[in-house]
Amino acid sequence: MERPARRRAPAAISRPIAERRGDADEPTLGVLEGFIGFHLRLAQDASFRSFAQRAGRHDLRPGRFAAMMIIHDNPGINQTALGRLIARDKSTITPLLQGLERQGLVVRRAAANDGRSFVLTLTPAGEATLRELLAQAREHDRKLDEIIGDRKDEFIRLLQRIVQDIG
Amino acid sequence: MERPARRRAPAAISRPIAERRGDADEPTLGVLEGFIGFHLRLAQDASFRSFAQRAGRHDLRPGRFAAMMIIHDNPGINQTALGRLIARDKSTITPLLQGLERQGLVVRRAAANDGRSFVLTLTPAGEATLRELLAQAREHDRKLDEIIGDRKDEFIRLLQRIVQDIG
DNA sequence: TATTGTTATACTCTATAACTATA
DNA sequence: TATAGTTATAGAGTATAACAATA
Repeated sequence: MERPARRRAPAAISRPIAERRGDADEPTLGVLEGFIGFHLRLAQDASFRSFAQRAGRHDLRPGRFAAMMIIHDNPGINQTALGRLIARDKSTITPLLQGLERQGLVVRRAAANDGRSFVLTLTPAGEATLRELLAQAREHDRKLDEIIGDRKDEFIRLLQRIVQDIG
Repeated sequence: MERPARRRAPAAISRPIAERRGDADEPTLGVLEGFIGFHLRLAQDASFRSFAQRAGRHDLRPGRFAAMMIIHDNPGINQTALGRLIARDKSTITPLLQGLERQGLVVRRAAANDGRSFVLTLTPAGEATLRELLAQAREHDRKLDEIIGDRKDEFIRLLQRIVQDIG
């Protein structure tokens, strides 16, 4: 018996899965399966969605939360430095802070020593909101901790190394 | 001598770094430092940027590349199944494929057995382009491999577990 | 009734460039 | 000249909902 003729895929990439498993089978990720970058993307996407869902009720998005957290930890920080910490351009920071200020969570005061920059602090309402958000974020990250298990430190170190070395 | 009075941060979160290290110091990530989700976000962002920069010359974006890769590995797949594999809604797939089709990289034929769906395949030009893109992607991922080292399999397994379990 | 794909629409996130004010 | 911040603008990427065609 002769197998039906099929188009051959270029050997340089990989043979189509259909040749090996039959057309009706589950689709496959193929080569992508071995790509760190691909899995990194999917994992971040899944984590983000889970976080956003939990946070939806509190108008919490990762960017807002991270900004508030950093202002809390670095009272008096300016916008450019904040942007550097979360790897975003200053033009991205402006509307983010405008939103937080409009909601009364953040105050921007003119810096005493530099007429160009603003000094950022959380208002008492901002601190209170941050406490709630942090509780949510901790729940989220506790779930990630459970998934990662006892290799958390190493896992984070690898992620940091990606940030530093991928440039 | 009396230390200057400072606003106390709520004990429930953490003390401002400025209290511990002085206002002039480098800003800190504080609590975020221990959050897997935060580092996941930064790492994916850095990886994405590096990939996009390398790819810019070839009009390669992660989404386009992943779609072509999957069509290559699963010739005859339809749009909905493709969307499932990369975790995107079908309405997101439509314009993506229209772009690839307009460039002559992908063909959509009516499915023989189902009048609703399209059968996706790469054109010869698409296969050729994919080969180039794959070379780029491999370089990118080789860099990630170097960074991650001999724990690659475990690292990918953890990322996959996040996707599966975070829900 | 359920599913495939398209369209209309809208929203979030982001950056570049040009600008003002200050250093 | 360089830096902090704003604004105008534009572009990727994404989803929801309503729809037509088909199963």
